[in-house]
Amino acid sequence: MVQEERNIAAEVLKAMAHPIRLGVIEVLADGERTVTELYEELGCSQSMMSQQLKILCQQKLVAIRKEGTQKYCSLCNRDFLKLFDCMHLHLRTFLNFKD
Amino acid sequence: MVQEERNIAAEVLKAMAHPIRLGVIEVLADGERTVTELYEELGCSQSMMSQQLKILCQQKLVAIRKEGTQKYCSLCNRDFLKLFDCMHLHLRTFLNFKD
DNA sequence: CTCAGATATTATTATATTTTTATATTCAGC
DNA sequence: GCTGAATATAAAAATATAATAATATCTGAG
Repeated sequence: MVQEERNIAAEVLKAMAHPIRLGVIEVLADGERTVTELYEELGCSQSMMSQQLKILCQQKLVAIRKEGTQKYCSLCNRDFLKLFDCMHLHLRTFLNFKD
Repeated sequence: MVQEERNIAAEVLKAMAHPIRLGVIEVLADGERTVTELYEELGCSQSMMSQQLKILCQQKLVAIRKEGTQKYCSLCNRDFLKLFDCMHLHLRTFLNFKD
């Protein structure tokens, strides 16, 4: 990776590096969700969710399609779901997390 | 993942989400390096590198062993190297990055 | 003990992120 | 055109991160 790629990659990672945004990715792994469903499922405010979704969309981690008055969110790139496996391992092997 | 795990996972990701810290991980993928080697190879100041390494160590991404007056850095968890593959794909498929 | 090389810490300033609250926009249905 | 549900934006305050410069610590060699 060259310098410029690392800058962008850092931006993408930063977009994931937040509890709510990680939660969004995890929930969307299961399938499309409405904005309302997301903030209810993750227990945060509507405004909060809207702002976090914007960040995820900017990095093309989440895509949104409109349908009437609602918006449906889904993952752009399921490849990053591998990250949850690495993370699971990391939490248990390197940080002392029990099940 | 439960709430608390997401908080920790976000911390770990945040530790990776920085150009220099990503650079460190990438360089260390190739093998152990001295702190001096790292900051020369990545073109940043000694102080900068020391601070970034601290962050990587706190999240158990990098391990350090002492040998005389030098410190040798290496990766704790090579599993996260998969991330670079995902990222490579993401940069090219979703953000318009050419080779 | 002192020196020099290697690394760490501290302080500071600038900038960015997080979170909340309030307000605005959009759109389907009436 | 008005209403209400769904979503977005703006503003603000608190907190965190980034980057640099200056100084400190540690350790092996002599």
